[in-house]
Amino acid sequence: MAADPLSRVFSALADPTRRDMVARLAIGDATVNELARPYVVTVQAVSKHLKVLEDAGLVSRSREAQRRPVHLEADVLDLMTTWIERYRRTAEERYRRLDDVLRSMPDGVEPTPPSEPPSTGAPT
Amino acid sequence: MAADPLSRVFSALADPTRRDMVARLAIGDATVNELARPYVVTVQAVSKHLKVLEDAGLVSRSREAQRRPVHLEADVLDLMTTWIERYRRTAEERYRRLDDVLRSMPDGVEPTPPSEPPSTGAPT
DNA sequence: GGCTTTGTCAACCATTCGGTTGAGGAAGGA
DNA sequence: TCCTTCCTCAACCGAATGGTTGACAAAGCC
Repeated sequence: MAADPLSRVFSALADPTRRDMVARLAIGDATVNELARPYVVTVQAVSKHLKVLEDAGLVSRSREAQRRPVHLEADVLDLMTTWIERYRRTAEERYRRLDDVLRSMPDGVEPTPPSEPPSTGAPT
Repeated sequence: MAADPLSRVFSALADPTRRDMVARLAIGDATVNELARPYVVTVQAVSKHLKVLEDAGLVSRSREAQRRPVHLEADVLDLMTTWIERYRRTAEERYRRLDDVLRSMPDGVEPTPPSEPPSTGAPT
């Protein structure tokens, strides 16, 4: 299993079956059998998927007689959105800055040389 | 490789090395060698990682003499945020609705039975 | 007590994944 | 022309993944 939480969440949601389950659980809690019903796979396979989701912190399971209701822990999704937004914003800022540079340039000057190593004094 | 685009993006970012590369590329374009430098792994391994990112649509590569500058395509990240936000919102609405139900309840009535199959007329 | 339902655990299997080494193509510089 | 640089492709390897079957624990029902 992946060491860091972020990798666990990303790879948990990299499987379409598991994303389906999250979608289903967003509507309400469900038992393993209920979650397994729409799929051709065995209940054991679904149980494994749930373990992956649980290890990622996306899901919690309580105890209720023989049943094990599964509950979605939607907060963990924020981990991902935070990561994503951070780098999307950085990239967007870069575009904006490049745009400014291009606009303020006289004419034939070479624009920001691509492929500069980070050590050379990159865009700050 | 995964069939659907969403799975490709999620699993591309499930690897910490690839997330590092995305973070690096958010600052600016880079060549394969530049991307490989901070890591202990071989250039070939980095090349493989880039192929994964490229297949996910997260990255594009142009040609410039022998060099292949890598460019981040940040738009694809929206695919994920859209998916995530959708189900986080659904889950939040459910909590809000359950909250309303509980608040408007006389007293000893049984609250929304957990583990109801979706066919039974779920919360819409 | 015995049977049924619900779910997990263990073992196995095929495939994928992340890494390696080695070979080689494509382009510029001597 | 030959050499060097940059990068990818192919083959291989060990570990992880997603699936199966089979056994079994735990709780309720007859």
